[in-house]
Amino acid sequence: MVEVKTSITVKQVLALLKREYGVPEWKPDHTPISVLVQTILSQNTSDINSTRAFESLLASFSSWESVANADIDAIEQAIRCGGLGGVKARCIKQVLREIERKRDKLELDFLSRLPLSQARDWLEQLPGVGVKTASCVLLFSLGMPALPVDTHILRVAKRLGLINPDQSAVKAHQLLGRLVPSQDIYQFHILMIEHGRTTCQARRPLCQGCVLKELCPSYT
DNA sequence: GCCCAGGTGGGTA
DNA sequence: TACCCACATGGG
Repeated sequence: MVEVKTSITVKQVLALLKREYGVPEWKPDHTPISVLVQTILSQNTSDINSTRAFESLLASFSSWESVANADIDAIEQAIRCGGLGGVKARCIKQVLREIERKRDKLELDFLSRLPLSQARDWLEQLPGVGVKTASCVLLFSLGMPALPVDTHILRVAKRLGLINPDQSAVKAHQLLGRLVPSQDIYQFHILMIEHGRTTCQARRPLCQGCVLKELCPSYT
């Protein structure tokens, strides 16, 4: 019963967000490896810092193979500007080496031929790759219906009452993944992030002029 | 000076 | 299972 009620709310949320921010269209403009590294760099990091680190990494190495073979110190040097450099340098190198070991080459396109759950499990066995990072790779580079739930989506979904306030991020992946229809996942993700970054910010518990005001219980 | 940022994994109870 | 913490840098 709850699912029926909240699925209607997801449609309402989507309609209002589309009206406000436009309709995002999915296009596979990055390889899975590229999205994987980019997402690792974005873990618990602002988009300004993670973009800076990713561009610095691209400028420092000619290929992902060269990153895989580089010293951790060299990788750390390249991505230091993004924060968490030591952790992420080790993680990126280990992930790339592990993919090479398992697949003989640095490509992940085979994942699109697996059932979603198997593709997710394969990615989550890589070091430093959790449910959010795996979902980003599957959704953005391969167009598979996996919904990444980051801090913005978690916050907005809780404020809207789509999920309980005490729900963990991991649990939220399961709950929101069931609530949002497969064909809407990409748009839902993009629009919720946009809303969370611009209007429904963590420091602004009551968002003045919020496009979702009519749906948001925290306004009442 | 503090809080937060497109998380994850290890440790502990 | 659920919580707590380290990891690091930069913007608001």
